Amino acid sequence: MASDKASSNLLKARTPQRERGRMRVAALMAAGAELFVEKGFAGTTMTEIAARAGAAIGTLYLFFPTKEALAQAILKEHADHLSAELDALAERSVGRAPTEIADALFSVLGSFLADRPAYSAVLDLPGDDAWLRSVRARRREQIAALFAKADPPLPGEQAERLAIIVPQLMRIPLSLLGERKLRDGVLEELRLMLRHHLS
Amino acid sequence: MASDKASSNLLKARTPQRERGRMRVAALMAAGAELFVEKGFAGTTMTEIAARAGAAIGTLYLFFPTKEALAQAILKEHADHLSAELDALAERSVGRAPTEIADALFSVLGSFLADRPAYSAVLDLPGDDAWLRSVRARRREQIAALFAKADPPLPGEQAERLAIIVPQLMRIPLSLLGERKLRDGVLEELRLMLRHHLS
DNA sequence: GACATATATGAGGATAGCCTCAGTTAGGCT
DNA sequence: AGCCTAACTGAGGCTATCCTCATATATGTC
Repeated sequence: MASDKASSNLLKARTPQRERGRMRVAALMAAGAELFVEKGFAGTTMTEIAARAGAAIGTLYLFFPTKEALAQAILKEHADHLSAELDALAERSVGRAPTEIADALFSVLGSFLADRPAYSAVLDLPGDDAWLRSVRARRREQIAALFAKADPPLPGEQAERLAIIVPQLMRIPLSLLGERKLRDGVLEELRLMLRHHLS
Repeated sequence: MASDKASSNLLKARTPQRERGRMRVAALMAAGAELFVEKGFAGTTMTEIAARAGAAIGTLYLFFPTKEALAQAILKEHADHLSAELDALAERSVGRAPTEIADALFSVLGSFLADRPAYSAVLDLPGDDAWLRSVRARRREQIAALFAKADPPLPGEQAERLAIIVPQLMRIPLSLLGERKLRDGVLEELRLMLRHHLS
């Protein structure tokens, strides 16, 4: 084992070593996330991302070899965060009733999707990357497990269906950015729909 | 009124006059719709659209002055079609119960969205064109009116909320292209959810 | 046939965007 | 101070895409 530091250096991408680097990477990812939400992946230019982060274009490419790599890094961070929250929720909710779990899930997903709109923006990219599929699959499994371990447990097939449905439900109010009151009303209507359905 | 034919000729776009022209325009719009669904608006090139329609690039630009104009034409055709179907549904359903109306709406929207995936693909474009907003608003009003005229009528505010929710619900199963059985299950689950909610 | 108009073509101009690279600056370690 | 490496820079190469235009063919009318 001559070199013990090498590994994930495929010629160009660099992983931040010092504090300043880590801040820069964070700023670049934040700028990218904002712009992907505002103008879509294809509608956003790397130059614009660098500018919003207050960096030169070369710096952006120092840490992310590709526009796609940047999107992937953003999605990975958010997806890992959601996965952790779902794990925590799973612990909290063993043996709870399905309606209670549904409410808790509403709360977790609701604030997650509202705080991190880039998650949806990147997850919705056209094309079916293996990467995207695996992120979606993980989310599905975690949510399905939640319902399948409720008390009384939901049938496995229904749990799977709900694992697909609920995250999509939560995205509906997010499209109503300008109309706060209507957005809250829609969210409440959706919550009631699910409760009625699970009773 | 000297000229009774002029009007919408703004220097470049041409409206098909003969039968061959109409066929070409139809083929071009169909090709564009397919590709916008497969690869997104930004991911599709005008050259590719022309090629799939079996036309030269110049021919595409003969009828559509711009890529955006093509997308708008596609959306307009589909939106008009949906609007007509919703009008017909409105006539059929005066005085019906909300649950019945919901089922009928499921059926109309379900087959419309499945047959014309480009409608959603174009309607979801980022940016908020006045044009897109007006299409969305018209759909919302038509569906809200449906529920508001039910027997017993739903409160206006709830009708508006459902007008936003239901079309989004119907899009959920469409993302499950590969898994036919799951897709049907999800659709049925959604139908039941709405019925339970309206009972 | 002669004329007019709709339809068709595809090389190329103009522009924009991704990414490279040769070199510079900053920060820490001995 | 001297050195090493991370961090940084932005002009420009290369390619891809939108759209134009000068020209050619088909279709109809008299």
